[in-house]
Amino acid sequence: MDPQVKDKRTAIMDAALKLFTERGFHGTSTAQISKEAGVATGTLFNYFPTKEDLINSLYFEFKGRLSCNIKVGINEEVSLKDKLRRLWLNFIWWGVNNPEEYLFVEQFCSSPYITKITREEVMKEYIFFYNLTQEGITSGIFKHHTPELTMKIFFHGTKAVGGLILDPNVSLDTDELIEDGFRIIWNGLTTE
Amino acid sequence: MDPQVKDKRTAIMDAALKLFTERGFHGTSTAQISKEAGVATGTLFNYFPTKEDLINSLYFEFKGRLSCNIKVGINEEVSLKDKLRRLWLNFIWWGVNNPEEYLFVEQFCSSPYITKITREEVMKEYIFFYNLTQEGITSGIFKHHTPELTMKIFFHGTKAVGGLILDPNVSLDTDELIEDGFRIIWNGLTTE
DNA sequence: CCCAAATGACTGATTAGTCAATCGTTGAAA
DNA sequence: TTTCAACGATTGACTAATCAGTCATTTGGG
Repeated sequence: MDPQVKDKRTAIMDAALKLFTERGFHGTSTAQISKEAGVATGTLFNYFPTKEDLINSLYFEFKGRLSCNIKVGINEEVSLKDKLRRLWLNFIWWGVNNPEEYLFVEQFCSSPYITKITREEVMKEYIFFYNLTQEGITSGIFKHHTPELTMKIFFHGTKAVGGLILDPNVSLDTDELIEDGFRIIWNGLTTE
Repeated sequence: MDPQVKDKRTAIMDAALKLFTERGFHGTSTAQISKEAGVATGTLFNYFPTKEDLINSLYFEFKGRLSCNIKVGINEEVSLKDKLRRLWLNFIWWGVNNPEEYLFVEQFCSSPYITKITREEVMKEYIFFYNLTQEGITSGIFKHHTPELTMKIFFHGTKAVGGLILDPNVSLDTDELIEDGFRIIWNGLTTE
């Protein structure tokens, strides 16, 4: 009920997310996390046996949320372009509204920790989008590039736009950036 | 002469580069760097007063090399498209041929260390390209987007292609990837 | 012989993780 | 209603290992 008396496990995860994205995994000590969460050092290890377990728990938590959210409403669209626009919007808005969680997932993916868990767990999330891309290629909407290149360009496009929106040194209209960005990538992938 | 008897300062920087990109700044101890470089722990501190100095020295070294290399041959081209293609090629090939240095610069840019040195030092490097982008916009070659968005999309395009080339799980023709990638981005930024 | 370069044992601080002691809630007995 | 035993949740002082950085000593080329 009272947000102050929230679950300690949640408090630890919130504190860890904040500090990890701020200072990195190695740059954040378990003592700092405990202090930020307002619990004793021992409490952290009741919920997460090791620091690495904490990191992995955070990853699966946020990765799960991200996976759900980027698919919202896609099946309601009929054309491939609308489906991909929905994916584009979902992905960017997720990053903009949850910058710490988004940053954490990115940080985790390019860290040694990823090698310790099944990489397939991560990959199978993208199959959904891989199929979408391939649909565009075989149906002739996309130019005849490999799905890998098409996917990479698309996702790096979302990163480019998301990065601009979150950059405090840049103040441009958010909706316009998102729409312009999509048009650029879509045109690039389709027009000859 | 003999590569074994190379300058100790260089040996330390090489070792640090390797370990930093492998395990991150905090994840690498000065003792590990010294051992990898084949010198005593004290020697490292003869050349670099602190660990942070070592990191900053590495950054300025590689950033300088990168800045020089991506501009090679651009002024010899006449059309904007050829200049940008040259930039595209230079940037991707630098990343592919010097993955550790490239990764290090990226890692450094998105770390707290960057705040401790003049950020302008980094920014002024991009003015060159910013002007190139603006030239394309004012001359009507590029669509009327902000230079910021145009730049971001372009550089994220190079990252997308570079990432695919370096990904050991993907084996696609390098030259084709680079050319296809450029065509996608160029078409996206120019066609209506 | 000399002196800058190199060394590695050393220091105080900090790390991840432990564990015996304490806290606070609960349910049943008086 | 009051009391208290019981037990899981929480605590923080503690440890062994590791950290960045020091410095008296050794080394080796001119």
